[in-house]
Amino acid sequence: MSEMPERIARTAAAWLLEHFGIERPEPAVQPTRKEFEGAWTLVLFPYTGPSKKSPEALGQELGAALVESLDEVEGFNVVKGFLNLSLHPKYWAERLDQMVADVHCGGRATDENAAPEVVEYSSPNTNKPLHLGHVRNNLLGHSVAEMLQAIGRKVVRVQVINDRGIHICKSMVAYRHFGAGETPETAGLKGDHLVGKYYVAFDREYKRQIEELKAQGRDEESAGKQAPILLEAQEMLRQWEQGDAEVRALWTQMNEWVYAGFAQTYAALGVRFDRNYYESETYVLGKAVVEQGLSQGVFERRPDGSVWIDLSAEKLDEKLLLRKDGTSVYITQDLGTALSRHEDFGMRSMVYVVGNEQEYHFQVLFAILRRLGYDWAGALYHLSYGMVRLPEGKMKSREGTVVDADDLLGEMVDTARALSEELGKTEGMDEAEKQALYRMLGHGALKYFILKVDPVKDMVFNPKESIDFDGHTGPFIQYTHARIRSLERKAQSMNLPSWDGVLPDAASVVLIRQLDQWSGTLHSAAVGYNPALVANYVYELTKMYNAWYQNHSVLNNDDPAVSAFRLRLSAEVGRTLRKAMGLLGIECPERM
RNA sequence: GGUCGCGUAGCUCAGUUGGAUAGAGCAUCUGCCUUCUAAGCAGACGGUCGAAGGUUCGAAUCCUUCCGCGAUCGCCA
Repeated sequence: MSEMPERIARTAAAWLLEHFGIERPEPAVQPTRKEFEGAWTLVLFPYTGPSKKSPEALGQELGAALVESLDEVEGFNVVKGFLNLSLHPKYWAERLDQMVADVHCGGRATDENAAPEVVEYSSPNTNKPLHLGHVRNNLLGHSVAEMLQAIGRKVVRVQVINDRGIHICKSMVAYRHFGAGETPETAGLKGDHLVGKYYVAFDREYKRQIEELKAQGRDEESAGKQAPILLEAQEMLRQWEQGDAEVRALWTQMNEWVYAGFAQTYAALGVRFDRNYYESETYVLGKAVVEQGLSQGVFERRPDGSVWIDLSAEKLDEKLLLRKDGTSVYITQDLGTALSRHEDFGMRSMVYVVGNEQEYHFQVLFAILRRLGYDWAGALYHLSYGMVRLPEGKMKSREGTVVDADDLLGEMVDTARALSEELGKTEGMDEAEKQALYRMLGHGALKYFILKVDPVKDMVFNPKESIDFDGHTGPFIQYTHARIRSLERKAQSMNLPSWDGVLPDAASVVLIRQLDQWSGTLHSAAVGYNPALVANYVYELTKMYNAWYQNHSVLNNDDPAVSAFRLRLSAEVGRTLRKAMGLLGIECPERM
């Protein structure tokens, strides 16, 4: 990473102290805005009072002092209260050298011996296929894991599969009634879609029965509770818990189908997990925690036998941990899961990628772990993200407005294919290369569209027009990458000389400066769990490169050394695009 | 009602720890392919940064109040 801003700040601080006795605030050095000349800008306002100088006068003196004492600083200008410093082209040439030589491209090698960072994401239910909300979750989780890895962290990716409970029993009951032995093969459906079909079938039948009961004079509420198919599902859950062989066999079968379906969707999304946790196995884990909490006096057993914790000191109210019948609740399972993970991995921290509707839950979870005295509880983080909504509003499965993940990915590829063919971009490609390209572009467009938005914000997704392939999009960046790769291929047969001694012109310095920001951006994005920073950085870099490319011929120059230099700069931009997009889970094509 | 989050151009979004004239893309309109890929580039149009106060040399950014939207406040997960 560049240490120039720190050196400027230190030198300026020393000068301010020596000449005016000013100790604070520390000089703020920031990248110069592009409409002004210079690379780094020092803000003078805080010192005009104590120094009794005008901003202009102070800027002139400090600028001259910095030129004097820092070899890299070539010149300066003062605009209002801002001191803009320009650096020697030679400095930028050296920065480019350093970046090209950095095999980790702004990151660090993974420390395999370090305590890992656990990233939990996806965490689906097994009663229906993945939808657009899951897509945002998976993309965020995957990208966060990739970024952490890129800055040298060891990462463990996990998911909790919610494979038990009333929801899956609903699908099972409906399958028993209406399935007639159908399988994914006979139905020609992905397993998760087949199971989801019966979840919908359950709901349809359930509603029908409610209407029937109401016609017989029942009120809405009692009809809802007494519908035979619901009672059947509840009974099936009891049988499941008792280990009924037939129910367990059906459960196993249907879950297998779902996992096979999920595997396909995960593969399409390019996400993976090092370890799966199944709720059917972890839901008992919390019991030991309850005992521990009781013996520590952190939890309290009430006369009816239920166990509670009082978090009113944290303004989180009282929270139930064990029902009076001794069964555990969600938060208890999560406590148990967290503890067992700490035993499994000895992680330094853990990030849960879960929607913002569960913010309260995680506040409670973390508070309880702190109360129990786990020092690592402070290193747990809920990456809370906003909802993906449609132009009409929230997606509702009951109204059929849910955007299915598989359908969406498929449509993206279709759109990419149509557009590529229309533009005649695929001439000379064989079929396999075409398919790979359509996939890269379609998925890239979707992934970029989702990841460029700050995770905390809700986002609007319009299936008909949201995904563009022009402008601030994944394909725009992929296209620029392909152009650079094309230059590199062409240059191979040109036998270019060394770039040594060629100094970057002002326009090239702009590009090098942007490259110089990459390492810092990557680091902030990773520790801030925010892929949007990477997405927006890479867009800026791409725009700058395209502007440069437009009036800087890379390979057609009188001086072949200039060509060599520009090619090298282009290649480094290309490599950075590839790296950054990779962290977003997006591949860049060699040609398009 | 309590708590948390969000509110920036017609639409979708950026806006680093408070700094310069609030930026992109889409859409609309103008130009640019006989030199490396036009999924590109250059330009025009478009804003009382939800509102009002406050802090500050300086506020889209921090504080307060209000308005709007969302989430949450289950022995669901």
